[in-house]
Amino acid sequence: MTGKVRASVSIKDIARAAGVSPSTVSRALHSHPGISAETGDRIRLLAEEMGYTPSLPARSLVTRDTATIGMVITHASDPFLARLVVGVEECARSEGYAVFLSSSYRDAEREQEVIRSFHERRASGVIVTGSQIGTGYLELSQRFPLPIVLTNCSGYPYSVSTDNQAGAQQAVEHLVHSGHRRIAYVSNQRSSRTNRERLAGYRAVLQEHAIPVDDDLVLEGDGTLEGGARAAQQMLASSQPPTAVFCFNDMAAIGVIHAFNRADYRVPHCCSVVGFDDLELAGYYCPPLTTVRQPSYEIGRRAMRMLLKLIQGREDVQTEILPAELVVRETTRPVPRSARKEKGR
Amino acid sequence: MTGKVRASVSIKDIARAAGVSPSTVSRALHSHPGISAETGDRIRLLAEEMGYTPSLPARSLVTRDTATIGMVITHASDPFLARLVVGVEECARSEGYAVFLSSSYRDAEREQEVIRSFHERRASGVIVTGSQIGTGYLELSQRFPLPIVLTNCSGYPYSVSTDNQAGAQQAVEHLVHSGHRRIAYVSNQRSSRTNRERLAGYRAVLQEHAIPVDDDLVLEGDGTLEGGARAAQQMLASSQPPTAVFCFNDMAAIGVIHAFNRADYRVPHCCSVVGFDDLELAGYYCPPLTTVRQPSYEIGRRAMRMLLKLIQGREDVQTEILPAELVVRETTRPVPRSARKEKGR
DNA sequence: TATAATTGTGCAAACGTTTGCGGGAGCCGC
DNA sequence: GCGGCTCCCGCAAACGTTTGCACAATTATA
Repeated sequence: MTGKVRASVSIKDIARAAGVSPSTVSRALHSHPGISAETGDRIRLLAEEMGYTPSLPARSLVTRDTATIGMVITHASDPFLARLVVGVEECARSEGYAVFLSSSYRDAEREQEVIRSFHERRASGVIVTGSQIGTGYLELSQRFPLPIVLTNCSGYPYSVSTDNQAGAQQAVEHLVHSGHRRIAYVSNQRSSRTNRERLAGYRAVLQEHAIPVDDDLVLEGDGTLEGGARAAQQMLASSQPPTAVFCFNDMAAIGVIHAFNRADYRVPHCCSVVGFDDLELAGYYCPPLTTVRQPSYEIGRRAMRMLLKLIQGREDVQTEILPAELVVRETTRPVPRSARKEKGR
Repeated sequence: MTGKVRASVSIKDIARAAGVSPSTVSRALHSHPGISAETGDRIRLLAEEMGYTPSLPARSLVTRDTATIGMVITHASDPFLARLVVGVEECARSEGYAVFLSSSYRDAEREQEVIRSFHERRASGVIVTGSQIGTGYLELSQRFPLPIVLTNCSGYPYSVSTDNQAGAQQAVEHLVHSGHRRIAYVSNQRSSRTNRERLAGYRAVLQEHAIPVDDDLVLEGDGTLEGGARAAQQMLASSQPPTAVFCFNDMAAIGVIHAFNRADYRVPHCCSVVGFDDLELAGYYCPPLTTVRQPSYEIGRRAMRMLLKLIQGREDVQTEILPAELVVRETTRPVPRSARKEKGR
């Protein structure tokens, strides 16, 4: 059982105190024309004194607008969200919207529950990151009759993503150009579209360079530190560990580096590692992480702009795909000539 | 200018379709007694078919309860929030509340704005982490007539915190027991109460062991990677760098370790470092970070329970202070006997 | 001075719900 | 056949706003 809110002063209370009608108070507070300056000032002063705060639920009932956008995130401290959320908040703010976050914990049911919760509160629209439902929203659109834009789900018509495949290709190109041929990939959950795209990039580069793709070299991960570490254990247990590994994201990369270090399989001396995202942390890890940078602030900003268009009923929107950029730091390096001979092919 | 929400099906639409009155629909949807099973089923089916989602704003207007709690966080990807938010969400959920997050960016004005935003939406209560206002809420209580509980602000009557001073003492004790005598502290923003408490703990231990506290050894930081790195630069530039440093939190600690490493001032060989928080990342850093663990899940859970009490109008609540726990990993080690001789005292 | 335009304010409906109260229909027992 | 009871359901008020319209008072125009 939930509890009641403390009594708040209403527009009627002010009206009574000022000896005017509620409508006059409403108009005064909005500085409508047609209210004398004197009454207006008196009412506004009174409202201030009485500690009046308008009730948005009541207001939204008649205006049919909550000026609220909901954002579903994976969890509160997902480091990938840092710049992305700033992007959406800044954009939303400048248009008079407030944004509220709620976490899905990468669970499809929770995600739907959160969306429903936003809809019940009549949010103007929602942005979802790390969706487990993805293109499934196309069928759910009458269940959730509110504008939804996704990030990193290029199959959904209202989405903005980074070019995952191209980003992955840059990463793997970098590795093969450094002489690596046994290159592993540690994945995200299989179902993830983003994962499929990055995996495709990985495979494309290998094929292009006539390097056989060895299925034992694609490890199951989940985008977490722990998942990365687990994948690293598997690699270490193999008879012929890779000399380089490309990871779904930076967290996984840190997980594998950590596990490699523990096993004295040094990065980058024994093995190169590259991540994805370019978290702020990446530059502070040891060694500083080579990774591919997502323009996450820009993703957030554009997602919000797209959502605004949808809210306004405009349909001239289309999926946006933003470029990724490889940033080379210190977890990658050329394989030594000697090693290249024995390990090559 | 914000935009209107798409038309939703209302209880009246269902009533019309079912040939009954709105009140009957309402009662049917809530499975009130006094509605025949047949009509009830018919209405519920119809509601499902028509894609009805109740309007919480409208509902809350009459029930005077939004079943919503607001949580203000510093920013979306603050790693300290990981377990804390889970704690409040799980507790809230079990009591039928939804929780929404909004970021303050450690700015007092933004923080007030967020609180006001929650109050306008008639949230039942709010929890704020990393408050810049702190005990200032005591004076703001009539401006924000809704229950507020703070975390890590032990001066505020409705708060749950970790025992910062005791935690800091454990950390510094550990360092002096390892033979260190030149121990630095890298702080958070000065104003922060949490910072003052940890600093007090630091000073207390030094005094207890008759180690003079050198003001040059308390460095200004801000709890970020970058701030930690800056503080490290300062220490390195000094004529006599410390042999150990205690940091306000893990992020700062990682920042100093990173900067130390860059300068080939190895951790822990040349210098021990201990953080605060025990982020998940701490165990994955290299070397794995010695730190003091905050019971952050428990903080979240208790904060939410406290808030629930306040919402119910109970006043039998009081500040809670939870114990911290030192976890020793690999960024600290005894100072070598030789060094102890030349550096000691 | 009568009329028209202007200015300031109030009335009432509406938004989508919930809920106390009253009332009609059916049934029972006498 | 009548009173009483139970079972379903509708009426209407209320929550806190906004807003179209009417209206009274004041001022400008003829």
